[in-house]
Amino acid sequence: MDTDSNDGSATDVVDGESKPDLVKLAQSAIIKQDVMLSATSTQSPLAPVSSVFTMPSVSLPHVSMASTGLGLADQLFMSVPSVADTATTPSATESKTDIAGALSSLSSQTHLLGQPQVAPHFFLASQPSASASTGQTSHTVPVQQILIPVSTGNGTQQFISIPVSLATGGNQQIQLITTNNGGQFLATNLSSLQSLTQPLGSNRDAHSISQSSHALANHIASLPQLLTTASGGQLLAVTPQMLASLPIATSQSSSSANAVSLSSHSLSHSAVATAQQVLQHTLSQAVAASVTSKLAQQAHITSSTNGLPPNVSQLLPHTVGNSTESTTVDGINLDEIKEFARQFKIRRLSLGLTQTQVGQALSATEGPAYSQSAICRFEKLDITPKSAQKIKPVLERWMAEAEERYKNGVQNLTDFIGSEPSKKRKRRTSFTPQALELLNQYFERNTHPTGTEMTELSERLNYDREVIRVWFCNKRQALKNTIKKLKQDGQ
DNA sequence: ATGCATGAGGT
DNA sequence: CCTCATGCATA
Repeated sequence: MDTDSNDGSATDVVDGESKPDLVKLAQSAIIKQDVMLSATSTQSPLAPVSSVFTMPSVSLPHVSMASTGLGLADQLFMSVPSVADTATTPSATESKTDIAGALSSLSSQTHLLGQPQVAPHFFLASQPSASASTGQTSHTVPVQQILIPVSTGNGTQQFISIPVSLATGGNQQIQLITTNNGGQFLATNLSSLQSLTQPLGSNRDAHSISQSSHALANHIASLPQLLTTASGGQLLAVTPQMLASLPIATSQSSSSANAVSLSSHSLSHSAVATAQQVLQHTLSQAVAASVTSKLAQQAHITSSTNGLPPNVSQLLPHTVGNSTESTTVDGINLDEIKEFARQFKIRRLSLGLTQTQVGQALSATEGPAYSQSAICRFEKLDITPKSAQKIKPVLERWMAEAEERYKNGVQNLTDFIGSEPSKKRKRRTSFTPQALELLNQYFERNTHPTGTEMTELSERLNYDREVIRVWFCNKRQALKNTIKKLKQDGQ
């Protein structure tokens, strides 16, 4: 609170002369060295039609469009149970997304694995004309559907809709994972969407709904896993038929997750195994093909006029971006790493693990360990190609093992040994906004202050000189990242 | 997810 | 002192 320095207005902007250009700075920084990786939408330029379920423009009856303007989800991923859910799991904490409440407000607040984030946008729509959907609903119940925007970008709005009845299976654990434009993953449970149906469409009493949902439990259990490919708006559905054939239906009440993992023992483990693999290789064309039809059966696909599923090949990611001249930096294939990073995230989420958990697990096993931060940065590719390449094999190996154990029903994917506190670290300095302002101003003008200048600054701001020095170091480092991102994005 | 800190290699 | 790769702590 010793804001002794300048009083309010005094924030005197030194602008008069400082007309620093970041651009210039940026350039020099780039030339200097490597380009930082940066993951971002793997947009495929010539993506043919990239429309799975297209819907020119929506006019939802009574649903307020939770228009967030920003990124509509451009990818959709639906998975049945995530490991970390039922009682059996020791660490089923963070990933637990319980948004029943939030969703009901239609403002759809979701959690990004523990942390509040921008929500994906789900809509609830009801079509008075019941008959439409596979005839399952002969009641008077208007068919309600959950609409999930699937793409963004080129003007067209794509949706995938799932009959609510299908989606609301009591406490079935169906998880929806989507990514927004930023590439962030958002997870939510489909079951919680049920709460949405009540207030909205609802001329129906909870009874009949639950009843039908009950009847449909089986179907739910075998709901396909939908995977999206990287390219925006494309949706890939993966449903090993075997999965469907598993007697998951028998699951009593809560643990469908168990049902799956358990069945790996008693029943065809190969089935589960396969499912897993498929998951890993989201690009398996064959599967995709067989699935599309399935999808059509189970989830009614809405489309304003023309509607049908385009040809699967179009949905496949790699068929598309040929133009993607593999970006290579320092002899490192960025695209490959980029792709791996993306897949890694998906796989991690599929196992229901958080970055933290992976980090801990990693430190338990042999070989290099990486922290949550590292994993986060890797997934975001907020690191240099060099380090990415270094980390990749580690994560790759670990993930393979984790998935292996998962298949075998092992829950302890993340057992780890506590580590010693080690040396005490200096407490993180927290700069005052004023200080930051000055520092930033200075930085814009000169990223490399001389020793004297730093001393001066430190005295003026009353911070340790070392702290100031480090600040500049970090600032430079950070700047590089941003620059690289921009460079790569725009590429 | 990020900001500041640390430590290893380099000049 | 710098850059880099990372991690701890935190917003």
